[in-house]
Amino acid sequence: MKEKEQKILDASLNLFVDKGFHGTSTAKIAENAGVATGTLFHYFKTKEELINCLYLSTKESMLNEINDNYDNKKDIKENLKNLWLKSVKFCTKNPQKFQFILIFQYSPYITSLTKKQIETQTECMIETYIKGIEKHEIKEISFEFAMDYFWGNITSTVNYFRKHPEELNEKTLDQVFELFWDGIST
Amino acid sequence: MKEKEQKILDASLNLFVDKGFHGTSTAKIAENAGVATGTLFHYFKTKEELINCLYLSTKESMLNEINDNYDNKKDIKENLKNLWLKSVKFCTKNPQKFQFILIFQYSPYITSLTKKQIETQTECMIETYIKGIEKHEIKEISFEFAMDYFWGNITSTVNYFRKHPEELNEKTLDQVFELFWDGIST
DNA sequence: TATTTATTAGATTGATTAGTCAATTTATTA
DNA sequence: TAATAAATTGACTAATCAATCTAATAAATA
Repeated sequence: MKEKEQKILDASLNLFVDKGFHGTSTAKIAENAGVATGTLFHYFKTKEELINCLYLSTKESMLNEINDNYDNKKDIKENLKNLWLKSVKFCTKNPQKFQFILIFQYSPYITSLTKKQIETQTECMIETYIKGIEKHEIKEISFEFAMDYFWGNITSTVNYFRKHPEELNEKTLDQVFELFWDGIST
Repeated sequence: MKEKEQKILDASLNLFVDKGFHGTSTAKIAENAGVATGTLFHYFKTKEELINCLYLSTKESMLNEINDNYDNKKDIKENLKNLWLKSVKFCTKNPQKFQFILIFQYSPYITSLTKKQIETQTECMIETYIKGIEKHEIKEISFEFAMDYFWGNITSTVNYFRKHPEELNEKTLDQVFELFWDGIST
């Protein structure tokens, strides 16, 4: 009955975002999931393993959405804009998942998962980056920095829209993307 | 003997960054500070108060350094570059403080301190922003978004240099600032 | 000097925690 | 159907936690 595993993950996401990792007891997670504590530890050996599993599944759901509808025949700016828009939209539509990724990323006590695994990149992004460099349309920066710049921009953009939801419309999104593009383009 | 208070704050900073808020017990803080637990609770009524005090003192030390040597007679780009450089340098020179500000900012269980208080801005930044808008040198965006864009850029820049310390030199800093400037300037 | 006040100590407390375990139910297979 | 395996339960435990309390000491004041 894998549905219980999913219910545990769902309950965890909401509790971790509201109360933090250590502020959320395994007993509370089990209660919210409608499950006994023993069941929780049947599916996840430790609390830490649960947190890591939740991170991986959350990241996966985000990447799946971002990779969707990618068309490598379009030009570089359009491809990048689509990746950027899909990222912003995923994060604003899934505030809990977005917040969880943030707190996980900066959380000091999740050491078991290698930091490498945390880096979020997709084939589409690598392809767009390489083409952008080849055609001299984006600045000559390393892929690693381009990624940090991209996610840093997504984070601050989404954080801004979270504080000012009335600004979230196509026109503002276009403006903010132009700001990002003006930075990274040659 | 206010030195004990400072020792408690110092020990807290290191432990919180290494082990997280809940991963760090008050007993451990007292031990690392060379102080009894009773002393800790003499200076800080609760653990939460200690965390908030540490955040305020950490933020203050950062803002002091950023505001230093500000010269409003220089032109906008130069002023902004100085603010940007001083921010990046403070964060790379004080990785513990930088990391603490990050984990505090995204921490869900610190609710007592209003979110407004968290926003980091200085007189210099407001002045530079206003002049930039007036002279049409920076794009017509709100101050709030400009701030989010600024700190998002600092964060991704410092995170990048943390992973690639060999890249931390004046030339790269100039390049990365140009990327930031190209985004925000008209 | 005598008295009060601030500081420091650490053992103690009651609550909470992650994780266990033996017992029971449900699903699978032979 | 019978036997085995997997899933589920929740009471339980040993450890750990933030915070308290009493007592002792140092500093300030009169």
